[in-house]
Amino acid sequence: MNMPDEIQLGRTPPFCRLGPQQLRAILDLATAESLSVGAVVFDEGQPARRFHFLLSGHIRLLRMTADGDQIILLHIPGGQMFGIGAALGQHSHQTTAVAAGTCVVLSWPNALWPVFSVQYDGFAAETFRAFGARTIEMSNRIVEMSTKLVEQRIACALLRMLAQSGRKVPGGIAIGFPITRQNIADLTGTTLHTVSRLVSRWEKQGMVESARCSIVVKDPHRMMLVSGGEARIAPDALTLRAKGPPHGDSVVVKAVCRSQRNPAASSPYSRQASVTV
Amino acid sequence: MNMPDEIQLGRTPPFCRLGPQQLRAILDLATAESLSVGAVVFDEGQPARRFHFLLSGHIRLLRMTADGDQIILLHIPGGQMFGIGAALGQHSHQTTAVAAGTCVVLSWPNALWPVFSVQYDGFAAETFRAFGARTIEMSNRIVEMSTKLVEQRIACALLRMLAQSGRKVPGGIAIGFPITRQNIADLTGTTLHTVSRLVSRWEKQGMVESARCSIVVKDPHRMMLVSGGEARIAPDALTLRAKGPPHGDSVVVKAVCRSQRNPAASSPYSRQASVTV
DNA sequence: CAGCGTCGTTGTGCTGGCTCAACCTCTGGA
DNA sequence: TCCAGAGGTTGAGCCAGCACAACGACGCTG
Repeated sequence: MNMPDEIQLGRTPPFCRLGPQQLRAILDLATAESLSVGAVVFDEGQPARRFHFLLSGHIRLLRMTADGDQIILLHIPGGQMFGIGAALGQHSHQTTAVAAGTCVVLSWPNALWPVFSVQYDGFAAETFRAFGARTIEMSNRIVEMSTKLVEQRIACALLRMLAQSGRKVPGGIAIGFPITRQNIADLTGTTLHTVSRLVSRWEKQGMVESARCSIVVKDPHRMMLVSGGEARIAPDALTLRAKGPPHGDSVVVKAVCRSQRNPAASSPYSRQASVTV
Repeated sequence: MNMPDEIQLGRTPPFCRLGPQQLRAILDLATAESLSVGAVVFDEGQPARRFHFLLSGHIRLLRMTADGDQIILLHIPGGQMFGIGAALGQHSHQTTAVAAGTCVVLSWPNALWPVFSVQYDGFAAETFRAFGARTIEMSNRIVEMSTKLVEQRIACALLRMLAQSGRKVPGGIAIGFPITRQNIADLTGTTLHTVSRLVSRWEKQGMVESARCSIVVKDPHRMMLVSGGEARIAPDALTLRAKGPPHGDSVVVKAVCRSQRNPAASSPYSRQASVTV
């Protein structure tokens, strides 16, 4: 691997106010690691002796249950600190960190945290800012899981990943790292099967394009409507495809719009839409 | 209300390393407020101009959805900072803070945050430590909502409140602030009705004692078993009670032990237990 | 190119817990 | 003492999404 250089490091928020010499000093103290998909940076419960910085790629923070279920808590995009027990008075890591794609990770021993905080302008502030944003993301997750249907939660999860790590490709926006149906299930508290069914339906509707370990959202606006429960397409659409008229026909499906988990709160209404199946 | 004094403040983590003069200086800069149940400290979306400290009582941090559902994110016990957008680079509050009981809240303008951080030993560190603990709590919530049944989640929520704010009373441990069934539903992502049914069942089983806005856990150990899904009492117990033999009889009910949401993962087994209904 | 492991699709049946609905019980105010 | 409103209980029916199951497609490796 190429040794990470000052220029790359200096573009990221926690270090962007520093000069070349300061960056060089920070890099000289760092241990750099290049990771491929699935590599583990640290494990839940392990003593937290170092703090980490993701120079490039994506890291998944996850937790495992006794039953072997794994729950993805967050995706960390390149350019952020992670595994910073040092700053939060935690003696062991609370999550497992896994490379979601190819990654370059720097790390330093905990003892350097207070040193960096004092010496380097903006270092602590920017790190805490990112940390605060993650807290907001987690609270959004809790709200979604409490109030939204699986379909809406999956749409929310996709949109969030697009916003954080979207990559423009011809015809839409792709998620910037490999992600399986199972990953999405682990991220939304549902099952592989339900994710697969929904993504397939969305693909038939032309809203996404999916392949092995990849999803391209072709119509983010419509996805946003789905995520808010503003335009749930009734399952009829699928049924029609399976048992109804041959492909290429234009059929009328009912699109039921209602605020979910509490359909009575806002008066539900329906409208007609013409789609080609 | 009595003016909060240095002694009270000096017992709390963010301030416990400070001397009387420093405490006096901090108090002199503070605005103190005494709040009764339901009073709002700040609202979601409001610009965050001050940071807050809960001297006594309990604060609920919650978020509202467009449908009017409210989701309780956290309970803050006395002696902690809250609403600290200042430290996290947030310009507006992300949650609504409501008094869960009678509270005394101190607050200071944001401009004092960096001053306190620099001048007062342990202030920032202890605040971030508490903040880290809240992040862990939220991640636990996400794991629970992803993997556990409603019954287990409610048990987890009760145990968490006992651990944070439990008060010993004759015959058990009470939650240290008023809490309604609806509150518990808002905390676990379920409905008032389901909570009511479960708490009633637990009361009949002698595990809790409940009254209006109050729950006393008489058997925390059993509650812990329920929370982990280690000892779910089959609903038969209830059915037997309703339709079965008269009270006072001893019947055999089946206690099914299984890891929930994935009953096949660990081989389910059952055992016999004798209970009196 | 056969064998295998990972990833994905799709049909079927079942159920936990939600919605709807009705009623009960406190508590405080007039 | 009566009333109103908040909080709590309980029954009935229904359905979103889970478990189960079987199969298909892709990409490694020897």
